[in-house]
Amino acid sequence: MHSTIRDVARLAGVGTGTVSRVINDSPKVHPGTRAGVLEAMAELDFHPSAMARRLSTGRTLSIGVVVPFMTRPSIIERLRGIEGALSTTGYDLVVFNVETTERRNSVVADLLRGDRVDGLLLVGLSPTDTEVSAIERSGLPTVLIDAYHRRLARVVANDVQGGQLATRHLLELGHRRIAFLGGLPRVAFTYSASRLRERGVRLAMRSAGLELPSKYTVSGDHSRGRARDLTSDLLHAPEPPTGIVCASDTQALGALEAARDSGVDVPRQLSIVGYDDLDFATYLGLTTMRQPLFESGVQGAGILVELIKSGPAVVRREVIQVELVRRSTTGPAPLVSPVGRPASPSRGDTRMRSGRLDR
Amino acid sequence: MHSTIRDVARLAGVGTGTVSRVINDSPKVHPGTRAGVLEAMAELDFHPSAMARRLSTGRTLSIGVVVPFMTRPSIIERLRGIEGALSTTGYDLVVFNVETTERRNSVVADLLRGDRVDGLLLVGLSPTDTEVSAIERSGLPTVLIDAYHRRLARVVANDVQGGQLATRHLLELGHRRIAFLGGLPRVAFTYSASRLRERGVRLAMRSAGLELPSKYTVSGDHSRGRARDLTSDLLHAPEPPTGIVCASDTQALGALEAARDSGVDVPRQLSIVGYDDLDFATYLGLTTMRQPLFESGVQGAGILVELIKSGPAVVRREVIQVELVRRSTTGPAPLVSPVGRPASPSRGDTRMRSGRLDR
DNA sequence: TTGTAGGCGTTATCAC
DNA sequence: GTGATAACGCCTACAA
Repeated sequence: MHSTIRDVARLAGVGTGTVSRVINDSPKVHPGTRAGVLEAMAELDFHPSAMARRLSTGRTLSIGVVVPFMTRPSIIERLRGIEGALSTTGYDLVVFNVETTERRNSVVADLLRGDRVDGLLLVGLSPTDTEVSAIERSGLPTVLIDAYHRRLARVVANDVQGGQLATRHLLELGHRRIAFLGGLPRVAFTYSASRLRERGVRLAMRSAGLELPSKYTVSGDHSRGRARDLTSDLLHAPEPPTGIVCASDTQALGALEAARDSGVDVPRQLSIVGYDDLDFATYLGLTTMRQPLFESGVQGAGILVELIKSGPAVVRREVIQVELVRRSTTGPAPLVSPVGRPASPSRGDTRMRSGRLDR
Repeated sequence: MHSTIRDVARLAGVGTGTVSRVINDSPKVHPGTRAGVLEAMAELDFHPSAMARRLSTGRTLSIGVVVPFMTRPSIIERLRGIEGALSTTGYDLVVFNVETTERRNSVVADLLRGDRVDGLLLVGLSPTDTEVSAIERSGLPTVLIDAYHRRLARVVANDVQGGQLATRHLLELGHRRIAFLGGLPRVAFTYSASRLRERGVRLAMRSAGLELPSKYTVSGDHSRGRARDLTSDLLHAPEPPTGIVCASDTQALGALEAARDSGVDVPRQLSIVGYDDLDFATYLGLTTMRQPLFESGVQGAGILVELIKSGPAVVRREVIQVELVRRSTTGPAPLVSPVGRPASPSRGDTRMRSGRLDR
């Protein structure tokens, strides 16, 4: 059915070794014989068996990428970058979507066995020390994307800076009561970006001589619904914030909903900054932080291929810079509290009662 | 380093054949020896080599999925479904993102060689007759998801029904002048859903004793900008439609923009129905058609695994039903023409409450 | 430069 | 039931 290297050898009147050399274009083969072999290969429509090659070389020619929650568009964008970078290298991209802890563990353990993939890309998953030890022990080249561990090669965005830039933007608009709507607190093997962004917010506040009080620091999962509820709570508490920095666009979406539901005008009464600059951010006019997601995938894949090729080297660390995208959900700080009843006609009440600014 | 089946055999004092039988839990092996072998395997932390097994069995234990434009959220959702279904089967999921014609061709041709994957999943890619012939010749089990060819197993959404439901909804609201804003006309290996949806619209109109005139049938690429322009043209022509069925939510977004720019109130002067029920549809209050994207991936993968296991059978065809999600971009038909003058001077107003879009 | 033979780790086909 | 042994298709010394 399928022609093998032996068929080619016979037809070309050479040994199998020579055919193999031609396939892997070894320098040491006579141009004449090479031509003959190539002709025979064409004649037989020969294509080397990937499996056989994999077994005999010990290389799988594929790399595994483990992602949590393929629902998250930012992850997808990175995946695209990875795919793009890999497509030119001959490596197959094997995708594992892990949405539970058990599956994450079993998948990684399985992959570390080393027989299925030549390298590992962990996206948005920060491994624990123990897990990193297992990775190191296995010797499987591994690169973290959008995740952190000091002993592993990685490409991360400058999340602290992101938090800072977002906050500084609000500060420049005159906001003083700024809240941070973050993702879930750190768990093993999970997203840590939110924490860093929060730190950025805190730093920016501090260098403006302000604080980020704990009552303005709320967090929940990355869902829109949860974000809406949290924002709602914020807005209905005494002294509600006038600006919110969100850890993701999805959460910003929830925040926007909450504002709308509470009759709070954006951006006149409340400014909202998202994070990620997802597709829908443009539609919504969402001010947000953009990071080159696609690019991070490309770089991660590049580093991994390099690592596979040249063996362990110094731990490479690539930092991706982020930028603020100004749109229309942020504006000058209001003089009054953003808490509102649905479009009350008694508009004369725009005084300072709860509207006084901090300091 | 890695222990092999032979090491296990030696330690357990049996032959390699027996070990192999234990691995594949063949019925014909004495409970006693089996226990011994298992113990030896545990002792040596033995794990069978996937590569060797693949070479020997001729099965790659992985399936390839080819998707165009991994950017499109609907594709991603399907991919998730595929991954989920496959994760329980032991098949690896190898992803190929094709964004150009050449790459698409080379990837598919490569995969058809049959040595890299046991089955093929084509998402959103309708192959031509010639390509289907190549697929059949290769004997590689193949399933289409969200794509069509009569000779291949497939899972498709009921697009005709979708167009009908959307249109019937508008008809029930009293609309008579209904337009269809479709995607690009059919090209090889490309999305054909738009055409079917259009047919649904036409059918619904007809059974209401109406027509879908060609001046109400416009199409462009799936971009928002193009949709905006097309809608704008529609609205400024004589006898503009009072309802528009769009082939995608993205296009509905463009339509909404056009309406706003022309000072046409939605839904009072113009009703708009989207398609897909993407994430942002909820936020915008977009009435739209929803189809179980995730489920389509699950089913497609299921059919493929079945196909691989039991060999070619009757061409299976799974039709996924769609449903209308009523929100606030559709309402009773107006009594007057929806043409208006360009929006009022309050151009700086950037509130989100009315679902305004950014430009 | 080229051919030959052994090996990669399993599975499958035999006899026993 | 079980143990040799030959594939599976390629790569890679080693020898020529």
